[in-house]
Parts: sequence; structure tokens; C-alpha cells
Amino acid sequence: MKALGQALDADPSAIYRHVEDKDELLRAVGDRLLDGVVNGLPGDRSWDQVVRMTCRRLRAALLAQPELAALARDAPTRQPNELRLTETLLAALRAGGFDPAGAAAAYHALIEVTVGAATIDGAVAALPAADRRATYAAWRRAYRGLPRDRYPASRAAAPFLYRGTADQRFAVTLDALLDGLLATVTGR
Amino acid sequence: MKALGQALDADPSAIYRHVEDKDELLRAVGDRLLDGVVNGLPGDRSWDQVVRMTCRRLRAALLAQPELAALARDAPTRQPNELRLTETLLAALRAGGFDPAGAAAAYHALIEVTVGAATIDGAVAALPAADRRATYAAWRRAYRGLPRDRYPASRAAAPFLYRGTADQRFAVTLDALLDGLLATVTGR
DNA sequence: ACCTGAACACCGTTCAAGT
DNA sequence: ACCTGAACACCGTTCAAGT
Repeated sequence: MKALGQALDADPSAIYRHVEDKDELLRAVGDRLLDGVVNGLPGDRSWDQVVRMTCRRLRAALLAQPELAALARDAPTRQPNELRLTETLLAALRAGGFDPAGAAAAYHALIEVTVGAATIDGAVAALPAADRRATYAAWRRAYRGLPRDRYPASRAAAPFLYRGTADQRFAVTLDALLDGLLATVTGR
Repeated sequence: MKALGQALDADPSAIYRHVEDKDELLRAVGDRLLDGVVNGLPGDRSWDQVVRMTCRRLRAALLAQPELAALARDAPTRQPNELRLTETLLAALRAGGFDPAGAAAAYHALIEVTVGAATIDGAVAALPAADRRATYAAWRRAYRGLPRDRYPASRAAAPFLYRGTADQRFAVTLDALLDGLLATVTGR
């Protein structure tokens, strides 16, 4: 609030004339930041490309603004852009053959995985690219160096943990989840 | 820190003789809280039951202690119980037919969805059961009452959004994800 | 109608001084 | 070796007084 007041050339306490508290401010700003997620989606995409792009953009927005985690925590805010995002996902899922109940279940699953990925990738995403790679490499080495007898699976998987970019890993997760949702929630 | 000092009948500042800062304390306490997640898993379960139970328990632990979100955010802490949890999941996945690379990818996906579900369900999980149901019902009504022309999919899905308990919804998500991982990461 | 400025209660943390 | 107590810098927020 102090920094915002300074940026506005006003006393921080003046902000409280316009919003109830910091949380309301964060929700309002957060919804503005969803603008790029929900608008300007390129047209004539298949339903599953709409789902994928929306989730990828949402994750990118959350990564770019870590304070938006508040948005996810208090979900749903039911502010304009969040409502549009929900409608976009649900409509795409319906187009993909999900019935209303299945679309709701799939929507919850997609949001959960997107928020989770953003939470986990957040800290490292804030680093410069070189540091990011170094951090991931250090983690791989740590798993690689675990005691042979107690951590066989971790040692074997070590070269593949935190492999590639977080974006690539999220794409794999999203593919698997969508595939699984299609199979278990619709019946193909 | 003030509350902890009081509970220990000591000045808050005395804590700094034993830990570097609050973050280190939180990580250490957090790892203790993973004890129940990782130990005392009932024996002779199928690999997929081990995966499901571990994820469900992790989510429950995160829900019970919201401050542990810090744990997820700074993952991986590579403290004892967290390492055991990782090994448990990776070993189960290997037993389920995932190769090391596939197990690593599946591990990332499972953790992401578990952390995301805990984040999203956290606020409401803290409420008494009756308030929880009332909150979900209010959200359903909000989606149900959206303008007909702009939110058709949301209105149609409204009765099924936030339906049942958060635990049940997580079980559905986990089923779908595991199924999808099996199909896309292994080839069945 | 909006802002200022002082004040409040509360954080995590440091450090000299005690035992 | 460990703790106390005062102090510091910093939060979000309130409210009487200004214009």
C-alpha cells in the first residue's frame, strides 16, 4: 500500500477511500490481469486447443504476478474476466462432448492443475533463465546423490526430474489430464 | 513468532538462537507434518492405491495446515519426509509400469494437481461443514443466475459446479489424471 | 468529495546485556 | 550455552482534521 501510494503521489491511507481493504484491491487488480487470458483468443480453434491455450495463459498470468495467488486461494471471485474464463472453458468442454456434469468436473480438474503448476513453478520462474536451469540441475543432482538402498526410485528418476522447461512439463500434464478426463468423465 | 514464544514461555527472540529465520522454522515444522502422509501406509496395496492414498493424504495435510503452502511454494525442500514421499510415489509408479522418465513426469503432474486442489479448497475447508455447504450452494446460485445470452455453458453447468465434497471432487480429478498418465506417458 | 498526517496494533528480526 | 528486553524497520488500517 505504501508503494502504491507513492506511485500515485498520494498518501497510502487515501486508497481506503476507494477500496475496502487490500484484499478487495488485489481481487480487482487480479481480474484486470486476466484480461489477456480471456480475450484475444485466436478464432477457429478446435475445442481442445481452446482449453489448452486458456489453461496455459492462466498459468502464465499467475506466474507473471505471484501476488495473484490470492485470486486462486479465494476462488471464485466472480468478477468479470474470471466469469468469462469459466464460460470459455465450460463452453469448449461442452463442444468437446462433455455433458454439463462432466464439463463441471473437468473444469475443476483443469483449474486445480493449472493453479498447482503455477504455485510450484512460481519461485523458480522468477529467476533469470540461467539460474533457473542451474537450480533444476542442482535438484537433479540432489536426487541423484541419495543413498542407494533407501531411494532407488528417486535415483533412477533423478535425470528426468525437473527436466526441460516448466512450460513443457505443464504441457505434458495437461495432455494427460485432458486425455484422462475424456476417457473417465465422458466415455470417449 | 510471538505466539510461539508465548507457548514456549520464552521471549520470541530466543527462537533465533535455534533457527535462522521463520522460513527455516516453517520448513522444518512442515516436514514433521508430512510424517502422517508418508508413514503408516497400510501394507499390500496395489501400486495405484499407494499413489491415490499418498496424494489424498498430502492434500489433507496441506488443507489442515494452510501455512504449509510455503512448503509447496519453495518445493522441493529435500527434507527427510518430503524425500520419503517422493520415493514412495516414484516407486509406486515404477511398479505400475512407468519407466523412470514417465514416472518423473507423472510425479510432477500428481504433485501439481494435489497442491492446486489444496490451494483452491483451502479457504472453504476451514469453515464448519454447514457453512461449507452453504458457500458452495451460494456459488452454484451465482452461476445459475448469470445472463442467459453471455453465459450459456456456465448456467448449464451451474448445478454441477462445486457439487458434493471437495474430497469427492479431488478423487474424480485424481482418477482422470492417473488414467490419462497411464495412457499418454506409458502406452498402457 | 477527496486527501493528509498522525497514530495504532502488529509483524519479523537484531543485538547488547544478562544468567 | 542460552535467554531477556529494548529497539528497529516495516506492515495494513483508522480517524480526526484539513481543502
